[in-house]
Amino acid sequence: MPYDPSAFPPFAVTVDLVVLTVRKDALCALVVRRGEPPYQGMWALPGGFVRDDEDLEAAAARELTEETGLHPQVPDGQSAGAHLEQLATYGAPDRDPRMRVVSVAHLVLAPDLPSPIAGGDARGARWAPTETLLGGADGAGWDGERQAPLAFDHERILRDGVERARSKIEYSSLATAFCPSEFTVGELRRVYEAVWGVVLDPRNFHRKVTGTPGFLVPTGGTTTRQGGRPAQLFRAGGATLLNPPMLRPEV
Amino acid sequence: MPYDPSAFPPFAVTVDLVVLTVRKDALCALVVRRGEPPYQGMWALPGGFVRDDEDLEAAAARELTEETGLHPQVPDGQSAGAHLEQLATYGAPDRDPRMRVVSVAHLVLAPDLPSPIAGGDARGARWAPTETLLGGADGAGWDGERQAPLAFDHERILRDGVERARSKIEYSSLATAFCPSEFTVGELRRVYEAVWGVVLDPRNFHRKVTGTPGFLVPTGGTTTRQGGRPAQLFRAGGATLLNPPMLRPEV
DNA sequence: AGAATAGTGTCTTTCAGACATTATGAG
DNA sequence: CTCATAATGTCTGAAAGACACTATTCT
Repeated sequence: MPYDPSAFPPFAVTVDLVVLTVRKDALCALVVRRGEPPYQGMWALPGGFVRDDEDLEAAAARELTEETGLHPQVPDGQSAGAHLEQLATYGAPDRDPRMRVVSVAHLVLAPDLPSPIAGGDARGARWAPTETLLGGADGAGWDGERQAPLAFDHERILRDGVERARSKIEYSSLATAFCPSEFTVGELRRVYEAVWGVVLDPRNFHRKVTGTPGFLVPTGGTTTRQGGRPAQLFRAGGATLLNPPMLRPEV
Repeated sequence: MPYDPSAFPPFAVTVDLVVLTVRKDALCALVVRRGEPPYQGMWALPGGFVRDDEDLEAAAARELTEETGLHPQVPDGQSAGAHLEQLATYGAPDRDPRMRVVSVAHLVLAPDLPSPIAGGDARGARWAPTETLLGGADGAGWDGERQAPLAFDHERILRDGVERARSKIEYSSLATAFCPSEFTVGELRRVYEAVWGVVLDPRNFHRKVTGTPGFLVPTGGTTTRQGGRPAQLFRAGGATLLNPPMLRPEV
């Protein structure tokens, strides 16, 4: 099979974004309304073409900024940067009816943003609970209203992104990417509960996260924004891998 | 940013394969010698263009069969099929000097094949220990001979593939993909030792794998192909996820 | 007999799960 | 005072790490 670069089939390459956040104790994804055919008027994941001289990750970061005003995390531990990583690539021949398009999906984990979507294209973008976007096959019996399905194969991509997020927070400290720069143990626990859709024991959770070296760094401050006794504030520590991992309860 | 399919930059899309196996207690990767520029004469990962009407996974499976004669696993638990999964996508603008190429890398875990590479393009393909292909940055101080670097960004791809394999056998039963259809506990342990580059306690390992439901199914047969006391033969069970996981020793 | 590998058992430590109790601030 | 949440502590059981011992075959 000779390597003949002049005889390759031409592809379009796009990046699609699965942008996840936790709002009101629910895992939500960013979706935009399509203004043109195909799938006009339907909700879809944000995304766009990779430019001629642009790296894949750079294209994903550019789309993220255009849609949300967020910037990918810089490791200064301060800014409300979002976590960005490549998710997977989707290239079924018929996934776009117009032409052959290969989409490199990326996963973004972001803290809850101040209202609509600051800095984003106001043009019909919104946060929707993943439980609503994904049919019943997501988490057992879901009986809420089923939203119209997403455009293209975006439901499949979203499902893969949610699954990646769920498994990654088990063995990494990435759950902190859903929190503001300073947060309490209880807020972090509610992130785990929202992403996994379970209830965790607050005492065991506290012991686990405060006992894992490098996971959380106390800032010295306290807050009562959740009501009740003032809680210590923490920042994400330097550790990225959790060993031993946080265990997701069975069933 | 209007979605204008007529104004997209054209890309070539390829699949590259990280095909791993365990030979003589070493983790090895399949590499082929390049017959043309660029990087003529250097070793590279096998791969090729995705065809016009071909899914990404189908392209990877086709390349795998062309190069090795292997077929991706069918879940009949019998055939010596290989495990195939998507790894990641690489698309730096300058990764191929001729044109803009996006490569969707796939990871293949295969049992040790009967000599050279049956059914493959005989044209200069060989198994090379990953330790030799990857410089020192792989596993601490490696003092063996350093092989000439791989073409393109294939060293980076190979490194990512090896890392994926190392972490996946922790929490899945995928290590059995490196074994023939029937194998002993000791042979499976040597797979873990080769992939992780560590020494495991045979007694604790035996307790762990035989005590995990669905991991191994005894076939009733025994073998003495390793010398010593005859060992029971097993086949891979239905379980795919290991819970709790197999723990990789520190350091 | 000696070497090599397989298989079982025991002790200890670590850690998750279950649950009680006290602490602190808001209304 | 009551309520809500935070924080610490105790007991128990599951499982990993370390290591001793027996079993079976080959040379």
